[in-house]
Amino acid sequence: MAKVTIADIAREAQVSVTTVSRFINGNYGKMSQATRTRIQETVDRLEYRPSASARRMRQQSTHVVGVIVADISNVFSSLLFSGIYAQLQPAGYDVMLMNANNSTTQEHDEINRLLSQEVDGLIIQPNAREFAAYEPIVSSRTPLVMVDRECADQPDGVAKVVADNEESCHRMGLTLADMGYDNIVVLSRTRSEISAQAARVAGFASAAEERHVLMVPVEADSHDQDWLERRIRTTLDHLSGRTVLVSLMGPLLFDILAALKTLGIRFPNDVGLVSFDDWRWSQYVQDGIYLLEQDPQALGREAARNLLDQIGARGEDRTGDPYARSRQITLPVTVVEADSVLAR
Amino acid sequence: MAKVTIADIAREAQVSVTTVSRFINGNYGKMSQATRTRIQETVDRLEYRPSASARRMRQQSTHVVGVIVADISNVFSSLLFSGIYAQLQPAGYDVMLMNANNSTTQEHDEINRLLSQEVDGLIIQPNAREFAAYEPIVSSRTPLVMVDRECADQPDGVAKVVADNEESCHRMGLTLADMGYDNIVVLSRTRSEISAQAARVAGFASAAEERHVLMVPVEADSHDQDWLERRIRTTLDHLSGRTVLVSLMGPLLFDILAALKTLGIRFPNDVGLVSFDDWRWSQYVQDGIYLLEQDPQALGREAARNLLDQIGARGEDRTGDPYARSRQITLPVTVVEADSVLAR
DNA sequence: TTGTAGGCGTTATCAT
DNA sequence: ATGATAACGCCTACAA
Repeated sequence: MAKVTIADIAREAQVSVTTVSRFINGNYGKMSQATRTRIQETVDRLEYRPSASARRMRQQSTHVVGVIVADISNVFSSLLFSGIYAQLQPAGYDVMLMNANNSTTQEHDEINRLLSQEVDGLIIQPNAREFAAYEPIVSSRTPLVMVDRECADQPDGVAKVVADNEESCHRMGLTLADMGYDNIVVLSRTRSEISAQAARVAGFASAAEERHVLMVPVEADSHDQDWLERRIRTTLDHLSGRTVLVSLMGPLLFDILAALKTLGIRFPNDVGLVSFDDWRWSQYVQDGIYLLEQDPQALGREAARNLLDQIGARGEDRTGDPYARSRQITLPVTVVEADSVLAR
Repeated sequence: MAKVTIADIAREAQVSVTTVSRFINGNYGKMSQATRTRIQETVDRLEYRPSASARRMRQQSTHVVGVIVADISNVFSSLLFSGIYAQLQPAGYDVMLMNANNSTTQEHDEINRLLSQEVDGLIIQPNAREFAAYEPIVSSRTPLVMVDRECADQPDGVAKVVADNEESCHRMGLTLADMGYDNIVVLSRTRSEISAQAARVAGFASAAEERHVLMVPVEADSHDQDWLERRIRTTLDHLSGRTVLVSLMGPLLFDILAALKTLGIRFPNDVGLVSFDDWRWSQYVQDGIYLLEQDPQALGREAARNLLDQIGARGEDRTGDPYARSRQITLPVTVVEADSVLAR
């Protein structure tokens, strides 16, 4: 039993392929009720399913969107995808998901694969610092949305959906200084070239500057747990006054908690603790952890809407340059208070 | 600048499309070094990228695999995908990911979409209780692997990769009884028709039977937090002796923790607490939580390997019935001890 | 209301 | 070592 084609249906139902094609596409306008039911019956009987591959040949659109996330095993990325999918699926778009795994070379390969698939659009949580890595996408005129992270040299015409990282961290820095913390130790883990963490560090830096407190950046990169413990221990030993630790990404908080446990350092008494988080587990750690919270699903939804606008799937004129409909959006970061920091 | 095709390259490089095609497919065997470099140069210059859609027309294989997870915003599903992707990507397969969102009707729709895409294979974390929902896949001879959950009436010929749910829960039940717990309250949250939780309940039930202790199943379904609190309060009020609460899925543990907090019930003193978990956050809640731990990534990897074997992508003879190469695999559940339960 | 035929970009077969 | 050409399954003018 070879694949059932439109021709098989036509033959069995005693009509032409054109009529069947019309039927498949819901073009019932010019078609007698008799033939319509006859075709329906045949389609059901032979379990006919139109070939998406063949369709794509004839149409300009594949109705497939490509998504590249930085690290799918990070909850942030999976919630991001969840938001994207919730928008695209109802709109009739299938999604190819790729995991760059924090690697720019893998990301590069995946962009090529997706362009080869002739996807109708691309949503990327970028890894590369230079926008050059994404030029091939633009030069193929494929609708594109960058989400969560930003290249410094990204052209204005390219869509972008990010959280309000710098501003929120600036405010948080002021708050911590006002609570009487003398030192703000900012821990990040940047395995890829770019990340939202850079903007966050900048926010804390300017706040520290403004309030004349000390900001100490610590890049954990891919160092191991031992390294982190030693680093925290040493840093705290050399600082005088009250210190607060800030984790710039959810997963890193795990490692910091483990380190504090091993070192026998308690919060909020020995040290304050604040973290970015994309989930709700940290509220159960002691009396909860003071959080900077993003909404990854909202980021995903906005990114997908943005993309659909470019594709022109929402009824607007789909002529002209898709990039003309690109938008740059910033979503808020909210603060969740908890007792892991202490005002003096 | 319309899409650049193989014909454009042929014209520019002064060769036939056949030669270009050979080049694209790395068929350099019969080709002068001169033409080879000439084509290479032209391809680079015009930024030619072969059309995956057109390829599929000519070949039987799309090199695309479909994956349907139950709920992508659940960490389990995203780690599952991560394991699947890590196997599939290096093997040259692109992945379409769909989120059934715990809905059988949505799952049904997604199966159709994926079959329309003519995917080379399908990995499903099933929602439907009856295998009938997946018959269309089998009848189209599409390689298939069911993962994490199982339909009771699944044919032997269909591949399956699951965790050792019943047996591990049976052993856990015995352990808890031996620790002196008189009542085992088993909380589940089954929003879809099927889930791995059923097997877990069965395991606890047989253990309770064997040790003559009481097993009380509580299905939280989609009830809200208030309901859960009342239910826990009432249940505990009516039980005499020592009681342990068991959460059959990671996310439910959140809600249980919140309920206990509100009710002012402490563990391990007032009640014991045990949970299934797919992540590592719970170790930071008090002194950690006694866990039954699966390895979702391993489940994903095994499922993907299983699928690749069926597709015949790993060099075996790819003739005959793909289903003949289906395997049914059970992976272990490990126990992580912690002080959220107390031996009498 | 229904049918015919050409073409979408590739690859496979069969020449040269 | 290289070419010409016929499919693959569908859609869409253009006819009838």
